[in-house]
Amino acid sequence: MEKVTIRDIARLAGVSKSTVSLVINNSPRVDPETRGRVLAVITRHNYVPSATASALAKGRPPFISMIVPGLTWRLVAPLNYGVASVIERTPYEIILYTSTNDHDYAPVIDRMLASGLSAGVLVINQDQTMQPLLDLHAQGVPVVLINTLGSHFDLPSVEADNYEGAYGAVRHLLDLGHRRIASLAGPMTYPCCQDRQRGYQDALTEAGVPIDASLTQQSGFQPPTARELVRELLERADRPTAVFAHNDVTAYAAMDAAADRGLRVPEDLSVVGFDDIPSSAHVKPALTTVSQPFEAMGEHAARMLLAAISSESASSESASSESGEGSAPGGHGPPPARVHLPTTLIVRDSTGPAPS
Amino acid sequence: MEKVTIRDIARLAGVSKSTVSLVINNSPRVDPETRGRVLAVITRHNYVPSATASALAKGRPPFISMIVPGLTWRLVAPLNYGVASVIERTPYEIILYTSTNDHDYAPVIDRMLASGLSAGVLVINQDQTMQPLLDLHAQGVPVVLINTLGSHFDLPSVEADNYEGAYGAVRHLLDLGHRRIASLAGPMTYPCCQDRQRGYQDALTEAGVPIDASLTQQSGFQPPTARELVRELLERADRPTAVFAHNDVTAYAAMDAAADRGLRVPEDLSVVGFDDIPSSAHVKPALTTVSQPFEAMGEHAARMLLAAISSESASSESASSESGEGSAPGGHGPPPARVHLPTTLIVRDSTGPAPS
DNA sequence: CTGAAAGCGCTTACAG
DNA sequence: CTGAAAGCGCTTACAG
Repeated sequence: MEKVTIRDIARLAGVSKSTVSLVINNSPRVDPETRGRVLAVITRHNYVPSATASALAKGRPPFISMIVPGLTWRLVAPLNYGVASVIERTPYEIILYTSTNDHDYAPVIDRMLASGLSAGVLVINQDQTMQPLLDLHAQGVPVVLINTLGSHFDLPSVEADNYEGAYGAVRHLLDLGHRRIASLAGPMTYPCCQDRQRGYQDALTEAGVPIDASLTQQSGFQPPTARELVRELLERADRPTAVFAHNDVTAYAAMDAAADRGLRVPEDLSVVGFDDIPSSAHVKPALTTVSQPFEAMGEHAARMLLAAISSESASSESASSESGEGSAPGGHGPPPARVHLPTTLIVRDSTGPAPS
Repeated sequence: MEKVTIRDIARLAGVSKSTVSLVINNSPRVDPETRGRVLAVITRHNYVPSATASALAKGRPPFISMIVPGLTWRLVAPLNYGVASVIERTPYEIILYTSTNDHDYAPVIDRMLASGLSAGVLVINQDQTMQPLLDLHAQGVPVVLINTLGSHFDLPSVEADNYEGAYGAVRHLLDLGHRRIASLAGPMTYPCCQDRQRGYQDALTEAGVPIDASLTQQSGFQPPTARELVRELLERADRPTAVFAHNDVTAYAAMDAAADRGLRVPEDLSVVGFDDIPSSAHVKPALTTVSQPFEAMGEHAARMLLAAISSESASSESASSESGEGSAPGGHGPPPARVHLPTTLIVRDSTGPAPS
């Protein structure tokens, strides 16, 4: 069971190593007959080129790195599914870098850079400092962000359509007859929250419902805070009949607050969340929420990265021959792509007709 | 910003590449003074050896592979945390192989083997066919299983102490005064379920409670089945006052069944689960359950794998010089290690004193 | 269209 | 203790 190398294949096929290499790399300048013969030998012997050797010779690593901060683990399952489904059809493998420090992944990036193994990197970003990523990009390593916070960065990114998601959620509440709808907002420093809030307001405005600013409360995404805020809201004479929470865990808190006040969900209060984390199907009552398209985001991000990698290597090759165009790192090309993927409203048991 | 190589370091330190290499690999036969000088140059220039080059030269890949079948994604967050925390102190990186086919990861293994990138592999196994893994092992690639089902395989594995976990859960119920305790069992073909069932029975027996076989029902881990079974159980005149479910999702079903019958949890019925998946903290009432030590399992598995890798390379080196001892693949050494890690009972709101 | 040769960046006997 | 040389398995100009 000796390891079969390119030399063996060359000998068995009666050609040179060069030719085998050309066949492997799909060079067009190989005689079809020769190619067929080589291919036959390759498959017969189950030959697979050594990834390390070819990486070394090519000077280009066969890996895509995925950086996963601890905080984002809840999302990584479907995300990774999407990423894996596109990467598995390429010669790349996925290296997983887990960042144990949630706020700063500079150490992880150093390690990654040092190993020189990454053709490109996918990062699930939350609230981290971005500088290390920008540095990475500046060094010519393509980066794409899976942007859970919707922040604006000078890097290509994929994110959910937060505005549309929120709009749809509130539209759903309006359709059920609700007019007094509270917004339990996340940190408004996060662009995703700004977008969700705009969706909330626009849905209301379009339905002719005047905006009552006192109905928007800042939970900071903290469940205890959220619970307290909703409790206060429910004490008012003109209490809301529905709440739109900027994420699922604060939606749970809203339901807890209703229980605290002896109110039933959805009979007395409807609640809708955002994210659709796994628990939301199990909570009682099951939560109506906006599902983020994580799997699709993973797929899309992977495809963008692959494209960036090939254009990167193309541009660096042509850099000398052509007049230095293209979006080379450091260059001031077009702004990086930001793709927004549609969300889905998952209607479960926490929303119902407005009480009369 | 040219890539600095071993040649640069050698020149700058005034030594040969060989010497630099020896320093990098911590060879004892380098003059301390020389070593210091080389190290200084290395750090000053931020030099990090190319992983691919050294892999090629050494003939040993710098990666640990982790195979994650889709089904097991729920566990992978804490598991990976554990794995990452030990791997990050080694020169290895983690390659993530996601198996899209839940029942057969042969294709993934083929790919992994083909790339020749894995020094060892960690697999989270569920209900898959094991043959590909045994083949892998036979080819000399160390494998360790993170054994979620407790199956007996001819491979080293790490698993939760299912027996003790179940015993403790039932003990908790007994301490609360319960005597009629049902077991909502998973598939008894799974060793983990057999162990959980034994834990259940032994706790009962030790407490002097006779075993009533009609109180054990087979849910097959299917929530709808579980719900129906518990519903029937609760209809009986001598209905149980508590149920021990072999996993969390069927525990949720048991709570649903109680609601179906107008029974309150925990006042009328106590429920305890097994696993402690994230939802269990959010369910109403929050579920008392046995927490599997996933993070510790990941750490332990990673350490076992590292040990296997080094003894593997050691034994293949000494194979000619020594008399061929050691647990070489295919050899009939001692049976593979199976480590059981302790679980923790998480007491939340779904269990309470037995009704009088 | 194909082959001989040099090279990718390291490691490892082998001399000294 | 250190260096020169060959080699790991591939790729890529360069000839032909």
